[in-house]
Amino acid sequence: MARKASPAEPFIDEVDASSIETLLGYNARRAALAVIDVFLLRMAPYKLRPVDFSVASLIVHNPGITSRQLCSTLGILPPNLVGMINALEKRGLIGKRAHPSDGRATGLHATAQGEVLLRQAEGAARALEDELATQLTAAERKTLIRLLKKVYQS
Amino acid sequence: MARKASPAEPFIDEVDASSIETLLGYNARRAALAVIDVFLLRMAPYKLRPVDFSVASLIVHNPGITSRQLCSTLGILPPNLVGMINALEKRGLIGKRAHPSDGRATGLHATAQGEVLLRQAEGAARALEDELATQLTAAERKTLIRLLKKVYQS
DNA sequence: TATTGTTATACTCTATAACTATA
DNA sequence: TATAGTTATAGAGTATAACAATA
Repeated sequence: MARKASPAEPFIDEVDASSIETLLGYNARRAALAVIDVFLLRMAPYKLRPVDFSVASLIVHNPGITSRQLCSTLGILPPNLVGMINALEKRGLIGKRAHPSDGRATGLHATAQGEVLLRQAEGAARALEDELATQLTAAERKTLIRLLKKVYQS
Repeated sequence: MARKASPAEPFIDEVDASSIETLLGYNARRAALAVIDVFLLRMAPYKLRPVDFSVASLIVHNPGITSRQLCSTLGILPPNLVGMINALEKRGLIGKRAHPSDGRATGLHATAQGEVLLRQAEGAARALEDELATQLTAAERKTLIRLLKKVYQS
């Protein structure tokens, strides 16, 4: 049963979280973690973490993209990308080619196998987005993404 | 100058990130990181990380709250909270008292000093939220938080 | 038998410094 | 002199197992 807290008996039945639930950062982080939790489950069959999915997807849709471009697009630091790229290459999902005009850079390309896997993974990602429609209408989801973009694209 | 990519010369001028920018998880994570980056700066004078602010704020507004209640409210694991609580206690911001009805638990309370600091920190947090109004109208911010809540409260 | 709080520890993620090869 | 990619490494964040005290 619910009981009011009193100074004489400081005992919290129901936590009042209103002081942090009004903060945008708190809510954005909780929502991101909730969605990413489900994303992790759906991508497990393809052995892709969210960041692997992002990297591989950008390579598929931008053949010849460089590591530097991946880093600046995704907000990843170069040293932390090296291992991911090498792992994707070792799995036969992507390949490296000499950059046509910059000898320092490497162009990244998806293999046929990589394109097949990514097509499946992107299908699973779209299905996940549709699943969220049980909590969010299509219009609400669109609005949410638009507002989130306004926050971090400044 | 912009140049179209071609199979003969695979060279990406502008990265097409549409395949990931349509995903809710990606946008929520980027937005959360952007807001938290500013939050970190604004809270630096009070030596409070976002999680410290959340913990301290919950203690101020819920005198007598237990560690277990903090963990379940914030989604923190008990072993990872111990250090934060001890650090806040060592700084003289909070204190531990025996729980009135459960000998296993400890009631957490803000000290007078802790209440003063939190009042200042919460003021800075509100100011930060107002700052976001340059990118988001008050109505948009309200909508955004409402939709984010729908995503993670399920 | 279950729960609160704790310690120790491992694993992942993120960040910094320094190096090479090329521009 | 600056940039792309890399290595090594440090630090922060998050996770699991196991324990003592109490319910």
